[in-house]
Amino acid sequence: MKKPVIKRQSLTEQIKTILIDRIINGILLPGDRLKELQIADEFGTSQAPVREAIRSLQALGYVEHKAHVGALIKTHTSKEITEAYQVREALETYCLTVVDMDIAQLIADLNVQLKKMQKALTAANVARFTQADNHFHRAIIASSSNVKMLETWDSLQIQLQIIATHVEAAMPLEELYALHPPIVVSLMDKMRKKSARHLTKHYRNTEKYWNMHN
Amino acid sequence: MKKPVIKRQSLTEQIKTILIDRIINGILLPGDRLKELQIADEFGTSQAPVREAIRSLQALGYVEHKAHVGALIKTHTSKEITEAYQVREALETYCLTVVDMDIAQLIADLNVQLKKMQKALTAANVARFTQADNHFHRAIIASSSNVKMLETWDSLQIQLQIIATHVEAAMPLEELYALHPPIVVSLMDKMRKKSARHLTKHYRNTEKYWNMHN
DNA sequence: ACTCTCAATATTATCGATAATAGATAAAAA
DNA sequence: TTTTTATCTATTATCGATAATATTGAGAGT
Repeated sequence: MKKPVIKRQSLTEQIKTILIDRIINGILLPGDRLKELQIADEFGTSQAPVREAIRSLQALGYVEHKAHVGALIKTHTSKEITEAYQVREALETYCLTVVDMDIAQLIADLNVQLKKMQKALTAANVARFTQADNHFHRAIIASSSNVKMLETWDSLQIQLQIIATHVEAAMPLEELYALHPPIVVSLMDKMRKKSARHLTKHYRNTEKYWNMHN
Repeated sequence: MKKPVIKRQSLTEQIKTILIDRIINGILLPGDRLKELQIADEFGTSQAPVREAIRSLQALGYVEHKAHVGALIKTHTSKEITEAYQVREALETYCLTVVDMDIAQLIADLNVQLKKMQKALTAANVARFTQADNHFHRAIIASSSNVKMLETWDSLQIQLQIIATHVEAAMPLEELYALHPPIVVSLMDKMRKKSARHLTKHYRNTEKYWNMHN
């Protein structure tokens, strides 16, 4: 017995997905305005679901909303990016040093991502590299099995993914890659504080490049 | 020349404020259902602004929303509370140890809150104590002048404020208070790592009480 | 008693239309 | 010219009504 699994998505959800996609892929650029009726017209719906989709984009941090004016695609200042990275660092460092977790599993996960990074490196595929890099860092958080922390980390990632590719493109991928293995190696040596120090080093390094190019 | 500053609030905003108030003050309890038309009727508005208000409560983490069913006041499990406290700890520890900040200013701010806690202690005023306690911890984050981090911290606080009073009521206030001064003292001695260790100790202690009563 | 189907009901999701508002433009005053 | 005030316009905010959906309960079959 098969289930159709035609998960009927609400119009709001569908519109939201499309809009996010457009933001991430740069079809909608920072500063662009989202006009409710215009979008509604494009999708052949009424204003209501569009409006709701936009408000949820706001909650996710993609747009800013001003009363009676509407929603503008958020412009991420250099400062905001730096700040978001700092929060990420705070969370990851904490997980590496404080939280009780399955280190063996984490090491395995991290090694998988290291391999993917290497492959992307050989192929000079920035997008794939960025993805593996993100998975690497996310795995550290995930290992804590703290759902709230993972949610928090993800919410930061939303804002970073739009610009991540640019930062990492600015930094030589080899150099960026080289910052990761020491984190894993220290973990394998059961030296979590040392691992955290390498992570911090990683962030200081990335920050340097980010500041250089902004 | 004075500006009137009659900030006209949208219906959505007004309704949102009232609902949040009801949630915090326990008029609306976990598991309660928010019926859009019923609330609209109560406030004499249409469904639209109520719906929007509820969706923003969802974004803030006050309610859970299920398609075609509606919004239920979120039930915070013991695990979720523990998790949120952990994230808070991660952020605060990071600020104390890593971030470049105005330590003198922070010390001053913390001392102000310590005083308030003492007063609340004498008056046996749990609510005031809790407030000062929150301000104490928030000041640590604020000192980083990282807006994003402060936003993140605040978003956690939203969920904790509903239950904070209960946790702290369970723990002898004197004991809870005693965990704070060492954090400040270490800072005054320019020993930030030690200060952070005291903070960690504080959280371990609170956690103990929290687990005991849940 | 137990499961299944199907209507009845309550409620959300969406619609099309109107009211309210901010920003732009034109007119008036200085 | 410059500043202020009034009008227009594009767009959001809100409305009242309808469509779509999940839940509930009654009855039918086992």
